[in-house]
Amino acid sequence: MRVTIKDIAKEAGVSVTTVSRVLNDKPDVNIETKKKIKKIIDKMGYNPNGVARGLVLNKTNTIGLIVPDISNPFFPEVARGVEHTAKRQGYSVILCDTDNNRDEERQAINLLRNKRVDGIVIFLSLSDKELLKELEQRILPVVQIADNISSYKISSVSIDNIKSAITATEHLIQLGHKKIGHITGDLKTSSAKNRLLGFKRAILSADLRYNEKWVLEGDYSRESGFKQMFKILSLDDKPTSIFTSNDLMALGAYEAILDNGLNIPEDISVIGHDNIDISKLIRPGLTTIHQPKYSTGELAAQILINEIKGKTNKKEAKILDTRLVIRNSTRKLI
Amino acid sequence: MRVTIKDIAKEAGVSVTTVSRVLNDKPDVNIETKKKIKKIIDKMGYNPNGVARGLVLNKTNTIGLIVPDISNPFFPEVARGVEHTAKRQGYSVILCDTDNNRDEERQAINLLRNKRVDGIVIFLSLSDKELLKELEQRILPVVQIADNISSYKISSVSIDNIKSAITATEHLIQLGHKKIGHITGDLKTSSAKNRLLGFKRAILSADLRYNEKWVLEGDYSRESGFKQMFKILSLDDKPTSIFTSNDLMALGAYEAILDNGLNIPEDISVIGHDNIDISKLIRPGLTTIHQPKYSTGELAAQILINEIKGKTNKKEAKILDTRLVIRNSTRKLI
DNA sequence: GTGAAAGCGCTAACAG
DNA sequence: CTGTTAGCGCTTTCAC
Repeated sequence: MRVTIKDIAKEAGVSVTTVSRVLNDKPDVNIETKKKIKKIIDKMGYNPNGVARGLVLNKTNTIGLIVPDISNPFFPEVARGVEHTAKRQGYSVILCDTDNNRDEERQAINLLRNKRVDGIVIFLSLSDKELLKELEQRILPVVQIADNISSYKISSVSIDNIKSAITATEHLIQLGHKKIGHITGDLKTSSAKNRLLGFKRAILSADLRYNEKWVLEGDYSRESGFKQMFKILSLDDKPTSIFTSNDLMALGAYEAILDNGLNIPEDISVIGHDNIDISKLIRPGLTTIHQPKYSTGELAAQILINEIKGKTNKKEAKILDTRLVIRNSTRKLI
Repeated sequence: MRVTIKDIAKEAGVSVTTVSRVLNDKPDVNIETKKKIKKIIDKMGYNPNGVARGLVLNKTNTIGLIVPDISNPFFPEVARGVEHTAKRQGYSVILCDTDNNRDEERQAINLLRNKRVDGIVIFLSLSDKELLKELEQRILPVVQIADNISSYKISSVSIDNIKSAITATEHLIQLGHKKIGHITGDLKTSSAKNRLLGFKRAILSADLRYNEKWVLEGDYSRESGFKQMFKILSLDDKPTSIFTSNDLMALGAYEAILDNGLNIPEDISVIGHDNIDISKLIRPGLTTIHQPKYSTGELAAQILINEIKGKTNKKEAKILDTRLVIRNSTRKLI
């Protein structure tokens, strides 16, 4: 049998109340008894039962983190930010990987409710309006990491995808490119939609031609980047540069370009989005938009914990800054 | 106030026992009352309190996962394997990132004990014999993911690093290389030690010269790979091929080689270890040793859960197979 | 300063 | 088939 607070109390010849007091650093306990109890706790290797404590306190000091796929290079950094921040404030995190599956998301939420987590940080694979509605009604604090603000009743941390796409596209324009292509992400996601929107805007406001043949839909996978780039390169009238909606697709585009005997950036400039680790490791280094991942997790956790602690009632909708990272995959058109 | 089993019981006009019975699919409850209770549960949106259940059952259906750094490309896959397997068997996983810090490892274990997890999957950053000893003595089931078997009292899943290093080195030898270098990992880790051992063995049993100038210690970071490769390239008598103890250092070596105006694999063949995602994405694709990551996590979780469920008493020490993945960074010496 | 007692929400004998 | 009752290990009034 594991040693409980009762055993400590008996051994020390005091009541459990007193032991509980020293456990929680409460006042009103004689310094001597305190010392004695502490010694006994050490001696007996007592480890308080967090479950029992959770039951009476009605809080578990645990938060849930729901991500679509922890092995997608975007999420480990986010998770790390969440975990570090949580730990620093005394919270543990239960990780739920939903495999990009809507049902799994629902199950994860249910499970987490079951476990009585104090709050949830969630990244929805697709925006599931219904789920969001349900989440709004729960008493449970929730922070959404999202590509856009999908609800005013739930706090969120996100980036401005329209703006970042404009930045990326304008970089190409400033380099003198007039024929610019774009491979979008999965257009069911709002990030892809917004990046496309930003791309369009930048093209149009620079009075450039928006050529639909140069704009193809991918799905954020490397393979789709390869496939769509290949298509674009088969055109008689090719663009001189391409903006892919994420870095993974840029890698696919690299392949296609190289396979066509073309060079980066000599023949074609490529710019990605996200700045995943690989981007700086490949050759040529990929010019891209840096998206803060660690700080996203950090901030999401912080907002969540603030809500848990009741420090705030109002919902926050933080938009984190992105920035252009210029490497060697883009260059002046000559 | 949240709805409890009592509320359901009252509403249904039965005792909490009966409700508990239908909750847990126990027999001995009239089909009609069962239906009725289920309906009420739905209607009232009742969600059983896992904490209370955990207290009485003395099990939380939660396991802990301790990793040195979730953002290190090796671990997300492992974590995914653990999470998937755990979920499938009704367990949640609490993620602890120890930041490669020994103290944090101890704290994590303590925290997890506090939370009364049913077991722990742990990857120790360095082999901490003392900690392992302590772990052995606990009642808590533990599975270690390790580069070698560090304890016969704790189950483990690992790979045979000596063998995999031999495979890597022999690949180079078979390609006709006689001058082979090696950049080791942090030699405080047993994986690095064993890979070095394997390297030596392969070199020696092929009657090749083991040149100490070609064998430098790195620390598994890309930077160290760069630095040490640079040193090796400054030698008058350079090797024609290099085995780096992990892929990240191979990437650093790539840099150094390119910076020296040399080509891969024309001037120098490079082989890594681990087969992280990046390896197939860079150019030239990196020849490497594939280390099963997802299945490592999967297996570790499975062994742990078996121990938790008391299906087995004896400790398992599984060694997973590695395999050579040939890409374009190695070629026949001509 | 300290302790007795109630109760957090649930399960599991045991009795009927 | 169903209910009564006694905890699981802890915190927290309230009294002394």
